[in-house]
Amino acid sequence: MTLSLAQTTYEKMRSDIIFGLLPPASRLRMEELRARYHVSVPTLREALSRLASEGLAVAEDQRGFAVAPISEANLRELAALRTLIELHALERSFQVGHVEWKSQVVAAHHKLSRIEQRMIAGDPCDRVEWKRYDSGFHHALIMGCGSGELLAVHGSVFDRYLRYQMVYLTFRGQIAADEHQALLEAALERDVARGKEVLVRHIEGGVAHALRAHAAQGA
Amino acid sequence: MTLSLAQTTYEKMRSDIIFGLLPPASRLRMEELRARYHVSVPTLREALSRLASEGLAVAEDQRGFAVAPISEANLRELAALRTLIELHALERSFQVGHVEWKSQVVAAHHKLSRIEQRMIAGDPCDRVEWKRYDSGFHHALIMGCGSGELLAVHGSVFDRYLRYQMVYLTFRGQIAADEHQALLEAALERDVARGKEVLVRHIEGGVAHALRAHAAQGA
DNA sequence: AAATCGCCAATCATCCATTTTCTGATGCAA
DNA sequence: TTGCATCAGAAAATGGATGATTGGCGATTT
Repeated sequence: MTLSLAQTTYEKMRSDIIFGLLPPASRLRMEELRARYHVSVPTLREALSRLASEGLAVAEDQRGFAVAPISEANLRELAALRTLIELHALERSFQVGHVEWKSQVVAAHHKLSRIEQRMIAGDPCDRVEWKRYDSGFHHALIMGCGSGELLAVHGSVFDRYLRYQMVYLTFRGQIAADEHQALLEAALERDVARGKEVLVRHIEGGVAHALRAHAAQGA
Repeated sequence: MTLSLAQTTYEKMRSDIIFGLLPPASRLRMEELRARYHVSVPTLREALSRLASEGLAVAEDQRGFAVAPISEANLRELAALRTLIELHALERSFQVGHVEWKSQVVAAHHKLSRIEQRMIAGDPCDRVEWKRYDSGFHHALIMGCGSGELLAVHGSVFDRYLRYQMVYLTFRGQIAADEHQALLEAALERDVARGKEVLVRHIEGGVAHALRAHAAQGA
């Protein structure tokens, strides 16, 4: 399994945008990117056009590419969309998820929980690692929904939402950990109403947290 | 405003896939595409990778690209996703859409209605034209929702759903026209419940129609 | 202040090297 | 003779380099 250079470059750039290494709205000059990722211009264009179609970059006509800008309005739109999609997928998943689905949820929560405890204790863990486990847990919760298309759309929206959490460096510590715990319990009991309620609170809390950080940085 | 060659090639290929000119699951060989679209290989790769990230093509590792295959399961997934997103957007749009939104809905319906009448009468109109007006009307209905992200996701799902309608050559004639008329009236009265009810029936009818055509062709 | 000139960067093509995959022919065995 | 496995050649995809063209942006001039 040899994965293509364009593919790996795309994944690296995507990660760099989500984690803020390539700051929002910054211009993406071909020469700089060539030096940074050690690939040719056509390969760069291939990766960039994929990012643009995903909404993580924008193509400015005849002027190259830039990282997608961020705004409060866009964060609210993404959060609303994530809520819509994730609630629906969660309901389906709780209803039809098989036994092995539950064990995957338990496993994903265990990994997430361990790194959360370390972060709450003040250990400056790898944020990329934490993101992977947070994503992994939310993904596991809805994985039983039975629709690949639903999961794909969710993934795209989720990662763009996640970028706001990362650029604002928001980690809500114990509160988020408690909500994750509550989601785990709701999943094990297949309690759709409770799961939905906690998830809505979880997302709303994340948005409020990010907006406070935004206001603080803006001031 | 000179739009880039990669952009126009992408749009043309996207259209060719949706309308079945590039049949589902067919291999996309670079040399053939070069001859067909008169562009270079890197430009092709750029367009293809965008289509792949959108789900209209698939990248087979080290083996080039192919048009995304079709399946009954995928059609059902797309229809369910379209229903989820479009119902939500329709509700928001009916609730918060401004006055100019209504006039756009009326205008879009008028154009759609005229071509539908011609097709019912037996006039073999341009299918591309008809698709544009059908898309335009459904898009106009939800345009007032106020979320660009929601509209973008809807567009992606809608067009992939539309491909099934096009490859199966399904035109439901008077029934679809009546449902479009009912949607128009619901919009003008901002009747969310009625609009949702008609939209669900509209999508379910389209899926059933496509599946019947699928079964007939399979036999 | 507005228009123009020149520089820089993006777009896109052609050519080429490398690597992987597909195809078909050959040889061995049943 | 037929079926299957293996291997060699062909074909196709990947990715880099170079160069021509074009559009955008800033500085200078009127």
